Amino acid sequence: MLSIRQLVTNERQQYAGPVPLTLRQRNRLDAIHRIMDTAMDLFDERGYSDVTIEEIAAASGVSPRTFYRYFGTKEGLFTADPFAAVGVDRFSGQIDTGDLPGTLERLVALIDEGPGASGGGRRTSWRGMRYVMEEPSVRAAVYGALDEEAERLTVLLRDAGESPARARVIARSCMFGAYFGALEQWHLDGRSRPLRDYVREGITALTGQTAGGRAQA
Amino acid sequence: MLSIRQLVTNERQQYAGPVPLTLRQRNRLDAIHRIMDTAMDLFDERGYSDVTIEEIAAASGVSPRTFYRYFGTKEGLFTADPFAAVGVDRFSGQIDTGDLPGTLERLVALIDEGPGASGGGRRTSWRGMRYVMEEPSVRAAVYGALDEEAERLTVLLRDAGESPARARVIARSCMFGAYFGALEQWHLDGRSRPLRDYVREGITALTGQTAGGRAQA
DNA sequence: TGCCGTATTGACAGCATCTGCCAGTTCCTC
DNA sequence: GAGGAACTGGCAGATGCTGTCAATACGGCA
Repeated sequence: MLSIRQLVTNERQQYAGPVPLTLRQRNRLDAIHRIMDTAMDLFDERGYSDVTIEEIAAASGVSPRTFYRYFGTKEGLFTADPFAAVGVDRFSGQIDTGDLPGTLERLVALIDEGPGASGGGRRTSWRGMRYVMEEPSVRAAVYGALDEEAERLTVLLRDAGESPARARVIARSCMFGAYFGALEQWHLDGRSRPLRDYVREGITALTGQTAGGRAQA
Repeated sequence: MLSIRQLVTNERQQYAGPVPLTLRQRNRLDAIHRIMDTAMDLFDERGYSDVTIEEIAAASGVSPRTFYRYFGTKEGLFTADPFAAVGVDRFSGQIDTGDLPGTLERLVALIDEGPGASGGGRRTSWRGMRYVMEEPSVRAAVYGALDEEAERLTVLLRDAGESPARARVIARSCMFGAYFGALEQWHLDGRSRPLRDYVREGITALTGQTAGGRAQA
């Protein structure tokens, strides 16, 4: 069974080329989106913790067992979607150990785009941002997802020549500091200024330099 | 009812001055340490997920209800202790926005000391490190604790003159990157080299400078 | 020392989350 | 169109976690 992340990635890639989904896959993807939308409706209406999975399943027309098969946990509603599936994998060519500010900015920009969403992928995920920020359990789950991405990024940085300790610290600072920290401030400020500005400001805070620099590996 | 963190802080402060604990507080603190030790024994023996709270409680001589009163959750065994209670509160005088590398290093050094453990506080917490690193749910809980500390640190940095975005990114990078990242690499390397070396190496990775500099606010 | 008010604990009931299992159904492939 | 695989739903059950309340142990005071 394809994971939600794989399904979404395939769906997104349809913008760029023909990656056809089977009927089964399309049905499941529809159900997934329906469940997520329904859940957000219920959350907005009565609050996150006062909505049970049983209710979400009933309102979405699936059995509770299916909900768990799809999302694993209640928090999976937030980590299964593109928001957390930042797709660090595509960074390998973007790392320049000689230009850390530039590298960081490019990485975060790529993360922000999501997994291949070049053609205006829907941003349903932003709807759940409120609960990511406000519900500790959801926040913890998202941190777990960021952690996995940071682990992948660590490997890439090591392959690019960084020492293990340096790679680990840079990767975590990128994901939790530059990315999530900027995201949170952006959210707190009412999402008025562009997210990119926050990222850039945060990166310069770390490096003490102005984030210019180009260079492509 | 005093929180575990408050109790431990009081206990630690006995090294510096007379902060007597009542019999009730001592009994509870004993029970807390007994439960934690017993739990680690069981975890080492059969693995984290295969040990139920009921078993921990029975082996520790308390009721399950008491376990929950003490720790809240199973993961609370790891976040209630000094490892996570890093005590960012004492940093206010340590921040120098003109010397970020030095500030970071001092902050992490203070965190590493724990809450007032100047007189050789016990480090029972290191015993649970393995599960912090290996069990996703424990890791997520510790991240939650780090998150709270990062929030406190953000406030301090803002008070010191940093912009909201910069303060947030620096605080998160400090806690998740410089601190936890270094801790993880140190653990992965068998805890041979001093932790401080990893922290210093990671900080220079972020700032691109050698971490020297003094200055006290 | 002995008593009383309060803090703390244990026991019970109950809800929600999450998993294993298996039968029935739908869809893909040949 | 037939066989096989993928998928769903329902059931039972374990575990995590919380509210409640009576019973007990402690601390303060006479």
